[in-house]
Amino acid sequence: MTVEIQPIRGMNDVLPAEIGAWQRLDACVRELVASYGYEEIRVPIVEHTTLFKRAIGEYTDVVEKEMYTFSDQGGDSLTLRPEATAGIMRALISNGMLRGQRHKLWCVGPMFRHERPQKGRYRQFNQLDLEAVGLPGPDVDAELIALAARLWRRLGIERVRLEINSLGTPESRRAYRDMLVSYFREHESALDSDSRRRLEGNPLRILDSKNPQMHAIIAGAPLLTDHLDPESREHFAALCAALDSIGISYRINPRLVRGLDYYSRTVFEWITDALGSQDAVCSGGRYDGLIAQLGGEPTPGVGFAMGMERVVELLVQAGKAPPGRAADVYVVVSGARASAAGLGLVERLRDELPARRFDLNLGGGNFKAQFRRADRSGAALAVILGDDELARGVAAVKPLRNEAGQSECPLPELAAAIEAVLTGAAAPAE
RNA sequence: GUGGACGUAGCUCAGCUGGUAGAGUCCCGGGUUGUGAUCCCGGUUGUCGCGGGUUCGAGUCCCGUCGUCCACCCCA
Repeated sequence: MTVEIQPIRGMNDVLPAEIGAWQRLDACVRELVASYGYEEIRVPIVEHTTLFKRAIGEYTDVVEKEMYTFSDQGGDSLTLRPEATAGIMRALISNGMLRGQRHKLWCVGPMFRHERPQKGRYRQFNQLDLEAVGLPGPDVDAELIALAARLWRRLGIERVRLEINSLGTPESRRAYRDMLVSYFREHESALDSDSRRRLEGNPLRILDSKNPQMHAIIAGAPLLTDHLDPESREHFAALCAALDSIGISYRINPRLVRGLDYYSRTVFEWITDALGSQDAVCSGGRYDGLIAQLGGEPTPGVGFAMGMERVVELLVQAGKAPPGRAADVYVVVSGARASAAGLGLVERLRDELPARRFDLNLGGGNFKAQFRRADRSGAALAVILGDDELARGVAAVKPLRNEAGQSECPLPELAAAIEAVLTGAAAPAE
């Protein structure tokens, strides 16, 4: 045997045993986004590296150390997308879709970040992305949050809560940033090494340090919410009022900042206590300057990204992950003639009962083995076709999940008999 | 990138202070010449993650390496 090929670290297979939760989430999402008037868009997984550098920010962790970047045969620097917003905005620009138009878009697919894998964090992971472009808000901000809230409700996920904040405009944020830097400089001796490093690059990130020794200093720092420009303050107040009016509870977290540079004004995050340290399930915000920054017609935008693996994990934990649907009928065949006739019989049954699932015994096996497989398949019913039955033009029908006895049925009436037993079995007991 | 725990049969795991591997499950056959889940009997399955080292002898000790999980970090 040759040496076994390893899977790539942090890139997982979704096996049939787990697929039920994914399919449920997928179906739920498609129905939901349609009911809010969002349209699907599909964009490439690979883009020019400069797109992400310009959109996300050169000095963010994602760009600095997490991107899968490579040169193609022509020498261009390409990158596997670490997030979806940049590519979608690029698509709007490339296809001339701006010029004052509005777009409500959704997109789902794999993202790639080279991080050390742990629970809820993988190198290839799937995100659901929603983007509303051309709408300045705050009404659309509120609706987007309501959409996410409705998804949790429909999926039966309860262990999530909402935090919101406003980052203001780039100008007000810059002014606040200067205040923050001078505050932390006064207390520089008390800062840990991480925070000192951030003081240069991204001082806002000091605010969500998890180091308990930093809490006192952070608590004394000026608050972003106290230094917003008047328009942003008004925008944020209107968002809060809209959420109040539709009964969505939230917590204002003045220290909620984002790791991607393009955000402005509204930011929000749905967090959970059920996933260990990867607690963000869905997060997003407004990016009014991004499109102009990428060379497009200046257009406001707001959106969020949801980590599908994390949602699936919450579904599983909540016991809302349905098992894969089992077969309805397992067909047992025995003897040379009956085995040969089995395929044709089951093909006919599939014509007559297209909604039912038939599992024909393949690969032979004696009766004992075939019934064992029938049992393990989860089928409600076994249909038995032996040479003896075939000669008499009948098949035996045996319920596998109750004590009702086995009966025989002429082949032309078999489909009707199967349907009758299955619907009878599905009906609640009187 | 840093730290901790762990890698033994397809799967879940046992294997005490070193003496050349074991259970359950799964799968297959039989008990039941054509009837599953239960029960009984039998059978197949291992480069003990990989590479070095110590030793008469290593699954067990040491070093390295790869992987998994968790935390830091980061984020969805």
